[in-house]
Amino acid sequence: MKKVRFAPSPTGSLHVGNALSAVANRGFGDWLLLRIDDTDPARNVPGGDEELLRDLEWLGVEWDEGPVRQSERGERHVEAGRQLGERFEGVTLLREDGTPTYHLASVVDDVDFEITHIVRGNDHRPNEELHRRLFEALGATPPEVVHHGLILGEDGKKLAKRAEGATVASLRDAGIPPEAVRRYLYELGLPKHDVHYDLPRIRRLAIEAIGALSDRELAERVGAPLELVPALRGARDLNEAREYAASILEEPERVAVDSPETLERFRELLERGDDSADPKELVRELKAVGGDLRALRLALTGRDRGPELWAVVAALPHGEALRRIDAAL
RNA sequence: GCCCCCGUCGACUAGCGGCCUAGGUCACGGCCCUUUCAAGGCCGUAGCACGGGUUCGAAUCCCGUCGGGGGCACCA
Repeated sequence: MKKVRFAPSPTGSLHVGNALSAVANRGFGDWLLLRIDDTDPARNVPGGDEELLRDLEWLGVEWDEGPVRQSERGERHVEAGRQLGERFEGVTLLREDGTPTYHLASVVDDVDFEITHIVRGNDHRPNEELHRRLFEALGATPPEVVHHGLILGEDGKKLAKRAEGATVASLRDAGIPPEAVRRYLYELGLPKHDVHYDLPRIRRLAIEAIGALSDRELAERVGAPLELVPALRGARDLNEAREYAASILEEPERVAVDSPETLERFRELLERGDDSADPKELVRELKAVGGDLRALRLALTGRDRGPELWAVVAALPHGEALRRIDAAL
């Protein structure tokens, strides 16, 4: 059985690079320990671990044990550190104040939790040798180590946390469905070399993820009634879908409309309620008589852009549509 | 400076000696659809870092060069 661990520092919302590690570990291991590496108080941000957990849950990454906080295992680390000698090969294992450093805490925990495989970013590669010797000094068999490439920004440097879409939270806030993020990270797999962050790719996957949602799921995520779904299709992310929903649900602001004939014609067709009640057919008829469809959209939604007009008409109850027409006239 | 990784279209990759005048996806460009922004459909531009080997044959194997990244902390 492959026992792996994902061990982020609680520095707030998960960086996509860390998320890559999380997904990679989940995909690689049979058993996953979630460990919070909080040995450096200076790095920890308040509430950082809760944010972390929330991000992992949102991504759908599940763990089998934990979260284990390293700060709670300090005594065990110190004990192991004494055993190894505080100047182990010239590397500091215990700080002057007696607290353990990352190297010590990480290896001791990996030993105690019987981790068999370590999957982590390239930035840890230089630690591999030291850690291997620490494992051996502790009388344990060093785990197999797999390093994966880092996610780079446009500048070719490690993606800054401030960069657009660099944190899981920012993607969630941008209305990207979790499936899209997970899929992107899954596609990257265990990159051998560093890779450029591809936000357009995530946006693409978001479109596909939304397309794959059933009507009911889409309505639920957007928080809109089921009848609105036809008008929601074509949105590129959940935020856009919410905006589409709002354009139909919200009372339009009072707008000046130039083409009363088109609105009146629309009202007639709607009231007649025969074949032309089919929204597509209705729009086609208005188009055939050279109607001002732009004015109609404006009257119905208060906006000059949005879902295709027939979808707006379909999503709007007739009574409400008539009311908005009257208000605009 | 030293150590470690890596190098196929703009991006992510397929390729693991002949099936490659290099395939896919995204991005980009064009057309269609849409009296809107999108979504969708069709078409297109574009790449094996360079130089030596090995071989009948190299994107694929070897060496060198160049390029990129990471590290050289009482940070993780």
